[in-house]
Amino acid sequence: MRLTTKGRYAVTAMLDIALHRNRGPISVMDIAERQGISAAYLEQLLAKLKKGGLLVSVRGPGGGYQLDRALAEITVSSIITAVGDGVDATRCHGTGDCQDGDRCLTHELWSDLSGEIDGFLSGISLADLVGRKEVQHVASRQDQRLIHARHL
Amino acid sequence: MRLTTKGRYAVTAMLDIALHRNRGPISVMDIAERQGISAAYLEQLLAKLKKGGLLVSVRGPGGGYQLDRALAEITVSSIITAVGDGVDATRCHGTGDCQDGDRCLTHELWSDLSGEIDGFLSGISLADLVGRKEVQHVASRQDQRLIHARHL
DNA sequence: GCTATACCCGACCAAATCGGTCTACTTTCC
DNA sequence: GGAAAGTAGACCGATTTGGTCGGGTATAGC
Ligand code: FES
Ligand code: FES
Repeated sequence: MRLTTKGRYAVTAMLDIALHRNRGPISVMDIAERQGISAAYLEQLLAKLKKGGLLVSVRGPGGGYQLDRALAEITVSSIITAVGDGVDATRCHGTGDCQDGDRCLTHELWSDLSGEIDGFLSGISLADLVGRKEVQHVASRQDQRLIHARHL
Repeated sequence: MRLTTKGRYAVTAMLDIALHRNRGPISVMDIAERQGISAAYLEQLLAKLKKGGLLVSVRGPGGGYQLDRALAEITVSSIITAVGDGVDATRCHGTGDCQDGDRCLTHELWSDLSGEIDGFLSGISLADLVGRKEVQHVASRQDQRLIHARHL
């Protein structure tokens, strides 16, 4: 299993959109500035999330991205999967044949681990994250800083 | 967090040594053949495991590697850590400052995840793995195949 | 209908990492 | 002394990562 910045950025962006969902569509630039992510790079990730059915986009001025499901229905696991950072720790990708057709010594171990991780991440939805005090705190700090920066 | 073949190979090798621990020191070649891993590559991993205090080596003919602790004291987590595949899913590596000095939106999430994974892997020792029926089964198959191959 | 805003798309890229090889050396047993 | 092992390190090709660039296209608002 590998969890790279791709997955992290994707979750961060989704959470950002979730937190500002009452402001209408959120533009890539807004997210990029608030979260400190390259806008061009972020676009690619959002495209995948859209393809994965987690987001819808609105084009033209005032446009941006919006969630396509209820907060509680979007799990962290689904976000990471949609963006391509698989949650599979086995080498055989579940088929059980990484040692010329046969199961290797440690297959069971990695398979169990994958289940553990996926179970954990499936149990956390955007609704959960939005509700966390720490998250709300960080979010309001980010909002303030953005307003301040734009004032210059 | 990223779990690559480095960590997988390391655990596999340690388990192989554990399974054959009554035969005296195990040579790199033996492990490589049984597990289908490049011997030259495996050497690097065993060197790290030795540096990490999990193995001791015996030089000269008939030499090889042996475990330096009791089976129950060697956890999967410690093996993976020793070989360099960290189990840290955060971007800030625990310091909580990946957004120019401040904590990012998702720090808590990754931190929790890391804990979850580490907890799981810390709870599994070589003793546990050696005791699993599936593991013993695969091991005896590998032993048979090696004897057969060497007979040619 | 212009134009500014924004998403859309695909090519491209530098750096890092991965998995692995190769060579040369040392220690130890027989 | 020679063979069997571990030790050390440079080196390498392929892939992935994280990211840029440039040109699209849709659309709201004047
Ligand atoms: S990881 Fe599945 S068979 Fe080896
Ligand atoms: S991951 Fe720790 S602050 Fe962002």
